[in-house]
Amino acid sequence: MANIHEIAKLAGVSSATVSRVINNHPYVSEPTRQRVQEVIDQLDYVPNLNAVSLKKGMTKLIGIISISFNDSLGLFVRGFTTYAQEHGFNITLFITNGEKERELEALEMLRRKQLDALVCMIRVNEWSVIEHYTQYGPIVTWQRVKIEAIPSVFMDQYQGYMLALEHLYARGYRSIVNVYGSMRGLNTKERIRAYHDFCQKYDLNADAFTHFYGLNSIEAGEQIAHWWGEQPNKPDAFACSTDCLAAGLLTEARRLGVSVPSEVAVVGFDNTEISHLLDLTTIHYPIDKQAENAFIMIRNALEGLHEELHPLEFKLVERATT
Amino acid sequence: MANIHEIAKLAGVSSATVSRVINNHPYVSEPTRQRVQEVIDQLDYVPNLNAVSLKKGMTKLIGIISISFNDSLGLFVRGFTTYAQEHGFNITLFITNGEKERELEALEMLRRKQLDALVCMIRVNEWSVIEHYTQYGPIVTWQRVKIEAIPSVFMDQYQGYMLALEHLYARGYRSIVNVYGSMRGLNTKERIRAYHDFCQKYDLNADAFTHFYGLNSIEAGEQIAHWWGEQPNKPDAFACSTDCLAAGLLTEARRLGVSVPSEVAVVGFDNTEISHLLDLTTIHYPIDKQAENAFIMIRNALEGLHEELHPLEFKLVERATT
DNA sequence: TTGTACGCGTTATCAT
DNA sequence: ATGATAACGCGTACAA
Repeated sequence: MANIHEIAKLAGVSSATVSRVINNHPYVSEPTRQRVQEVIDQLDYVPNLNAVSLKKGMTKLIGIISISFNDSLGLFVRGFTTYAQEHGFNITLFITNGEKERELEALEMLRRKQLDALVCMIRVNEWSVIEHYTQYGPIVTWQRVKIEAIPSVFMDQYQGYMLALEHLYARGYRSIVNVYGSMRGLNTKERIRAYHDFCQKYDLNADAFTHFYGLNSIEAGEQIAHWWGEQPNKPDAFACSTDCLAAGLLTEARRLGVSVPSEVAVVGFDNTEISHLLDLTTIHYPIDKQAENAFIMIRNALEGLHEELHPLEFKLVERATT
Repeated sequence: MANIHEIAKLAGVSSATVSRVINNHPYVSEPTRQRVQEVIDQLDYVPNLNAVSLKKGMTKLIGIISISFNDSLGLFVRGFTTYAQEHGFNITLFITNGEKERELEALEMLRRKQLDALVCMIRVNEWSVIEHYTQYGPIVTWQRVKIEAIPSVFMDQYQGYMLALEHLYARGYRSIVNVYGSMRGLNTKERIRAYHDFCQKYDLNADAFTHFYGLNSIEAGEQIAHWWGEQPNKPDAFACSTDCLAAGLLTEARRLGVSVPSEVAVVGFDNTEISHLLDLTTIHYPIDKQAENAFIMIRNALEGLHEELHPLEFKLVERATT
C-alpha cells in the first residue's frame, strides 16, 4: 500500500533519500537514516519488487525445471537454492511431469523477463527448442548435452565406473559382473566403454560373464544374489548400477549365508545414505558441487564474472564390501 | 530488447494502438492490426512482464508451499496448476524441506507483490506467522485449521471413514478391526470418533478387537495379515488407514491362503492406483476438487467474485474385497 | 478508430 | 548530505 513517496513525505525527506536508506547507500547522515527507518518500520514498508525489477532489468529469480522430484533431484535443488540465496537470488520450481507446455511456460517467463535464468535439470522439449531460448537468458542443464549455448554440469560416469573397477582389480578380484542401470542410457554406454577399456588394460576377457541391463532396484539386487548362488563358475565381484541395487544384492547374499567380501565383493554407486548404513563400498558423486557449479555458471553469465568452477570428481568410498 | 514504442514507431502507429493489438482490445481496424502484428512477429516482441505487473498491480503468479513432494501432493499441485493456467495464472513451487526460512521467502514474495496469492499446502511456521501475511494477499491451505483469514480445503475424514464402516455393516460384517494411520493426527482422531458413533448406532462393542495405530505401509499391512492368522477369535473385516496398507494386507493374506472377502474383508482409503490395480474396495477422496476449490477461493478473493465451491464428498468405491 | 499523456514504484544521475 | 527528475515498459483515461 504504502510507497516510497509516502515514506519520504512522512519522514520529511525526498524519495531519493529513502531509497538510499533502503539500499544501505553511503552519504546519508545518521539522524536522517534513523528518522526514515522509523517511518519504514512504522508503516511496515517494503519496496515493491515489480518496480525494482522493472528498473533494474532483473528479477533475481531463477527457475529450475525438472520432470519430477526424487531424492537426487531434491539434493540438487536444495544445494542450488542454498548457493543462490547466499547471493540474493530466489528460486522457482517447475515440475513438468513430462508435459512440454509446463516447460514452455518456464521458458516464456525467461523470455518475458520474469526470470533471470533457468536450470533445466531434465528437459522435456527438444534441445533445439530450449536452445532457442538461450537468447533471453542463461540456461544450464544437468543432463549430458553438447550445445555451446547450454552449458552442462553433467558428469561422465566413465571415470567413476573405472574407479570402481580399478579398485576391485587392486583388491585382487578378477571376475567381475557388471549390473548396468538402464538399457540404452548414456551412463550405461559410458560404463560399458569403461569396462572394455579396463579389460583391455589388464588383458581380461570382457565377456567371461553375463552383463545385466536395466536393473537398479533393491528387488533386482536380491534376484542377482540368487543368480550368483546358482552359478557353477562363480564370479568374485559385482559392480552395481546403484547403491540401492547393491544393497539388495548384499543383504540377500548375506541372508543366503554368503560371506561378503570374502566370497564375493560388491561395489555400489552414488554414495547414498543406504550405502553408509550398510557399510557398502561405493562411488561418490558430488551433486552439491554440480549444483554450485550450475549456479556459478549462471552468475558468471548474469554478472559478467569469471569465477572458477569446482572440479567435479568421482571418489571411491572404500568401506566393508570389497 | 525491443519495447512497445519501438514496435509503434516501426508500424507507424502509437504505442496505445500496439497495446490494443497485444491485448486484443476492440476498436482497432483490421489493416492496422495486421501491420502491427507483422512488426511484432518480425521483432519477436513480447511485453515485459515486470512492467505489466507493475502497471496492473498483480503478477498473475501464485505460489504453492509444500514441505515435500510426494504422490498426493503432486496430484494437488498438478490439479491446481491446471485450473490456474486456464485462468491465466502461473505457479511457482516452494519445497521447504521443513525449513522455516524457505517458507518465509514465499511469504515475503507475497508481501513484496511478486506473488498474488499463496497456497500453503503443508506449513512449517506457526499459523500465527502465516496469518500475519494474509494482509498482503489471499492464503489458503490444505491442512485443517480454523482461522478465518486462512480458508482451508481440508476434508474431515469422519464422513469418509463412516462410509467405509457403514458399507461393511451393510455387507454383514460385524467384527471390524481399525488400522489407524498416525498416532495422534487429526485424521485418526476423527476416524476414532466415527468408529465410536458407528458402534453406538448399531450397538456394537467398540473394544471387541485391538485398534492399531501409526501404521500405513505395505509392510505393516503384511504383518497385520499374519496377526490375523494367529487370532483364535478372528475379526471379519479391516478398515485400513491407506490403500497402501490395505494392499499389503490383502496380498499377504492371499499368499497365506486366506480368501478375501469371504473369510475377511478389506477396505482401503484414498482410491490410489494400487487400489484400482488390486480391485480393492476403498474410499475416494477428491484431491483435484480440493485443488480446484483452493483456486476458486483465491480467484474469488483476488477478483471479487463469488464463484461457488464444489462440494467435497468422500465416495465409496466398491470393488472386490468386501 | 487512433493518439496523447500520465501513472505504476523504483533507482540512479545530476545538481545543489 | 540531500533533492529534483528522468528513466524502466506498459496500460488506459481522455481527447480527438
